[in-house]
Amino acid sequence: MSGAVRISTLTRAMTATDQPRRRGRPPSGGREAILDATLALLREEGVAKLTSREVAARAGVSDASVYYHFGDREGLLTAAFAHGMKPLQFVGQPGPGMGRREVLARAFASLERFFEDVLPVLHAAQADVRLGAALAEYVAEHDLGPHKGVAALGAYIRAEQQAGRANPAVDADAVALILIDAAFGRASRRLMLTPPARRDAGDRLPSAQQTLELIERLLECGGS
Amino acid sequence: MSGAVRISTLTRAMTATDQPRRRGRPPSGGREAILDATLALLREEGVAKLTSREVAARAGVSDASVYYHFGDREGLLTAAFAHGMKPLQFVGQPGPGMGRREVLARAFASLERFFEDVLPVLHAAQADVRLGAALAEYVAEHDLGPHKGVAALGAYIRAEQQAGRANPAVDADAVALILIDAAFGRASRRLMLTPPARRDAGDRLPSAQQTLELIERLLECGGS
DNA sequence: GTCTATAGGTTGATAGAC
DNA sequence: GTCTATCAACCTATAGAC
Repeated sequence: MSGAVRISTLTRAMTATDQPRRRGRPPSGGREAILDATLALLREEGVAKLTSREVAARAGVSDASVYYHFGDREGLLTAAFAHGMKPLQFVGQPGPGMGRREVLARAFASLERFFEDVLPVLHAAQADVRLGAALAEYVAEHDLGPHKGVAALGAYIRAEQQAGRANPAVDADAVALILIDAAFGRASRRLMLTPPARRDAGDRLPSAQQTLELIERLLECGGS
Repeated sequence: MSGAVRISTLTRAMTATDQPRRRGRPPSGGREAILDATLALLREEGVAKLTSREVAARAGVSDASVYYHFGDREGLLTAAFAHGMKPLQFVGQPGPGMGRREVLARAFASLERFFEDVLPVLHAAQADVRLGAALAEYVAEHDLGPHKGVAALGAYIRAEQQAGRANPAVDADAVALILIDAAFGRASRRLMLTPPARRDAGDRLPSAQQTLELIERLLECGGS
């Protein structure tokens, strides 16, 4: 549902860390500590417990420091959004000899993990329409929406089609979106619907493997 | 289809209000008004703005009334959860002569609408781990999770398979879950990532139609 | 940049009359 | 059941010293 994709489709393995080389004096760490504390609180306690005091205590600073750095609560939250929305990183680049099944499985795992990371931030923004609008604006502004994820995965699938390894009749982007939404759904259920201790092994949902199986079937069907 | 599959089973899939038939005198409407106001505020402003005063003002009662009925804020929220999780209603039952494509399209539309209704409530609960746990517990307790939805849609698909109209090799429940997650994803994006006014028509995601097209292809492939 | 101290406002919750 | 009045707690934000 968001995350710039740096899948660099097949070619180069990622080596550059791309630190945007800070210009001015190096930070003393207070600001970073506050942002980290904010995200930790968001993930562990929820946005309701996110007060300047709690954040400050967790970051080991005074709460006045929070206002010095971010002006007000909304400033803190929006800064935390930016800080928490790390670009989606796919675990391991698809090597030339790696099978499609494994590529898709890794992509799926990466997506699921990514969403579990980012969802608490998205949820926090939903607590206030103002914040929600700010986050949506930020996502659009920085092009962090799912478009790029769909495009990257879709490109991979299109390459498979052009290589004659996948049915060329299916809409590659649509397949990509199905995969992304499946991962998003799994992450959402995990975060929102996991009760304190209820493991009725009886009524389990289809697994990620079963979902990937379907995707695979979709691509194979009529192809080869 | 070996007995028209009653998708209406899905009707009470993810929710159930289970009004326990009030015993005493009928309520004067205050309680209901408070719950409606709570849900309206949750959807329009977010949980951050949900104070006893705001709720009371909107419901046209005093804020002491809120505490009289629900004890405390958490009581109000949990009551609102139950009140807001109306049973999923599929628009139109699948008539005997209705094509599969239309059945699935209607189911998809119903799911999307249902999620748009319920998501604000789910999001509100995520603002506080305590509330989140309470909601998850409630969902589990009343068996409102996606299991039943998957089961109902899966049953429909299995009937199609047994009637020889769908590839019997695909996992019916897994297909059902893909459909549900696609609807969930669309609803989530709509609610969370819709910026105030940004309509780059250039980078649109695949449509629901395209997704349904894939599902259809998945079922047809190798079948019939 | 970071602290202490505090002003000023809002909120959850209760008391008690009707 | 619903109201008015009120309190204690908490929170955002600022002032000013270091």
